[in-house]
Amino acid sequence: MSGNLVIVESPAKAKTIEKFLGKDFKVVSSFGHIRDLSKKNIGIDIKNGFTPEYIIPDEKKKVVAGLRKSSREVSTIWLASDEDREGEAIAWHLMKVLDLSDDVTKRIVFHEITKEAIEAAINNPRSVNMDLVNAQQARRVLDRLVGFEISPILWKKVQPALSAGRVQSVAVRLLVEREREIISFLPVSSFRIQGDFIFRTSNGTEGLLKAEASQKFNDNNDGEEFLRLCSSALFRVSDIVVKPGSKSPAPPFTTSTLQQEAYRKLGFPVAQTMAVAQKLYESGRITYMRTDSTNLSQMAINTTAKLIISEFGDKYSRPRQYKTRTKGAQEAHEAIRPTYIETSEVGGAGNEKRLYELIWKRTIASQMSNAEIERTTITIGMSNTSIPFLAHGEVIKFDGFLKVYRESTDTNGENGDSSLIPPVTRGMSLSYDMITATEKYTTPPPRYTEASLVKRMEELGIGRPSTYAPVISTIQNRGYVVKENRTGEKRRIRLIVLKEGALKRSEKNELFGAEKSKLFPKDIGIIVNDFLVENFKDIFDYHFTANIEIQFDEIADGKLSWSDMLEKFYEPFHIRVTDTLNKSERKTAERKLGYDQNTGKPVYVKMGKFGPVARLGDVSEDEKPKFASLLKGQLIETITLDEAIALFRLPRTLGEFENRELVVGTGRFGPYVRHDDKFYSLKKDIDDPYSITLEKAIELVLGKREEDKNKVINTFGEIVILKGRYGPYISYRKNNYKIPRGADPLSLTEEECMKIIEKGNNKKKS
DNA sequence: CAGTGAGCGAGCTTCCGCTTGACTT
Repeated sequence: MSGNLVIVESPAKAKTIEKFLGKDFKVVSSFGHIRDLSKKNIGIDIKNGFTPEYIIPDEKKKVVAGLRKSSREVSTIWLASDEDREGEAIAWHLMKVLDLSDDVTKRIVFHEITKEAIEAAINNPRSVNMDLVNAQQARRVLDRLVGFEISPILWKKVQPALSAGRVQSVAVRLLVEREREIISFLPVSSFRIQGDFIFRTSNGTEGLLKAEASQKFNDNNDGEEFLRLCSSALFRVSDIVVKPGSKSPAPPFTTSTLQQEAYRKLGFPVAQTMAVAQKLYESGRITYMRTDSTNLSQMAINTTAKLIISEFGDKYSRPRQYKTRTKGAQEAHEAIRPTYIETSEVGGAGNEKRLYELIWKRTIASQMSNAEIERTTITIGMSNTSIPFLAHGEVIKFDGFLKVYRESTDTNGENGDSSLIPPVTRGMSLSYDMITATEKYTTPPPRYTEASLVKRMEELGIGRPSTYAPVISTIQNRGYVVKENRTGEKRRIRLIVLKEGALKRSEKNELFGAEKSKLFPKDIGIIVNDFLVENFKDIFDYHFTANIEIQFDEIADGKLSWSDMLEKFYEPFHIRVTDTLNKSERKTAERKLGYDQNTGKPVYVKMGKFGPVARLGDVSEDEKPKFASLLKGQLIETITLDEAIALFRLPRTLGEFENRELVVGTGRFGPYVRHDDKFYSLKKDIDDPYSITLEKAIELVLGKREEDKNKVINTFGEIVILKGRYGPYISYRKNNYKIPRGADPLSLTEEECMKIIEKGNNKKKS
């Protein structure tokens, strides 16, 4: 028998590699891992040295059957899974499952998909590294032990179907702790002094120089006093300092930095970034999108340099290789870059074009020269105080990489990038046009976005490129956190303006605390987090992963036995598990807020069976206590007595309309008006259920009726054909049915509708 | 879809990492 079979992890990779290798090589893919721990009995024989019980998941059976068949047809099998812990384990599982002997099996690795790299790999085969495989098994088993022993505690002590894990629980913890920092943050205000100064050059041209006092003032009296000094001071340019500086480009994209920039520049949620990148990868446009490496292949560096020189000139080219600094990086792949750097644009959907352009620019910029800049600081001295005004300016002397790409930051800086330096000279005297003291409040630390959370996780070494997006989804799906917008609140800020020698005080409104697409912890996330940190402090510590990674590395180096390592971890861990199960009470986070003045009854909030609720009255009394769900955005931790009491004012009857009651309440989908058994949602941010009037409610009912009229395309008794968000559909006895493509909703007959309905019902059953 | 909060109990839920479809909306 002759012939060669190469097995890689990804089918797109298989296709590319097949082109580089000759006819004697068939290249196939394992689609990632082919085996996993059984879900029965935790999938580990704990008493027998943590022996894993591996099974082939149903969705992988077809893949494995195909691989088995192919492997029987050749004489040599090349295991070309990635060069990292997981890849080594995949290679080992393949040997086991396909029953491959050592003498027909060769393990090869390459970090880049180039002909040279692959040929070099083929010429340097090795055997499977069992130490590395064992490090992976330790990782896998530990994650299973943590996840499958702790999650059931949550089902018992908190709520069913919850989950805990080494990675997801720390992600939630980051959000909960940040939220608490924000809750306890006390804004402090100070007065910032900004001045507009007029200068006149020797040839008579006038201009404006904006500057800020080098000191802030704690209260308005101090600020006012300073402005009085300003009103009688002589101003003079006392110093001009010019400092050269340079800016270097950011390294090429990794998964994490791509997610961050795609969020900041294109507004993509991390899952969308990965879906679009996957498309680009599959169509051969970019290299692999799940990577922690900033490395570029030599070929990519060379062709990029060529392109930069021909496009922008020699001065702009500066080839460089970036070191990956990320904790725990395994660098099995290249950085994310265009496959063909010469291609600056691709076809396809708009999002693909935009993401590709981002990747292209970032890659090009990473190989370009630094930008040379000049930072100028102008000091304006005052004759009657030592506190100067300062003006900063930045001039780009050579744009370098900035010609194509500028990295965004999470904070929308208000200090504009570059400002022209006015032509002032040292010693020049100035007069003020206007000087303003403005009250500024300090701001709490920012809430996380999906992308900034990924960044933080990467810094802590928690999670891998392939799991960032899924973890972000999991913590939202479990209800631990929610991504949403918040309208801010208004506050008054004070101003003092000096103009033409006169001081004028005033106030104005400022919006603060508005959030867009930020992650907020929900009550259940807070409760679970507190429970986990209380009972498993060391495991959900931010540094737990980093610490065990050191041990995994020792296993990989053959210095530590993986079962010994697990033994050491498991013994105290399991004792904690049983203790926690035996000891702790159910966790409901109940808080007594005080008493309702009208009824004299106590008011509580807690996590109920169906979510956070407020309770009025004690359970033991003759009367049943009243319950009311908390509103969106309210937390058990922060709700006040007054807010909780307000919840019991709903539902309330507004009056009658068309001889039926109009009731306003709040339900699962927010505030609503009920009339004649029909529900009408209150308009967001316009009406609120506590203050809405009968007139406004009637308006809402009539408005909705009008809207619904426009939605109806046709009706046959109970069958109604409607216009919906996803196109026309049939509504029949409270069920909706999709109209098949091609059918004209206007000309559908009653029989045709019935057919669609029956078909839909059959589908549901099966 | 707009409610629910008595209590019991069977049977289910769950992890992290590696990879893509096959689904429906």
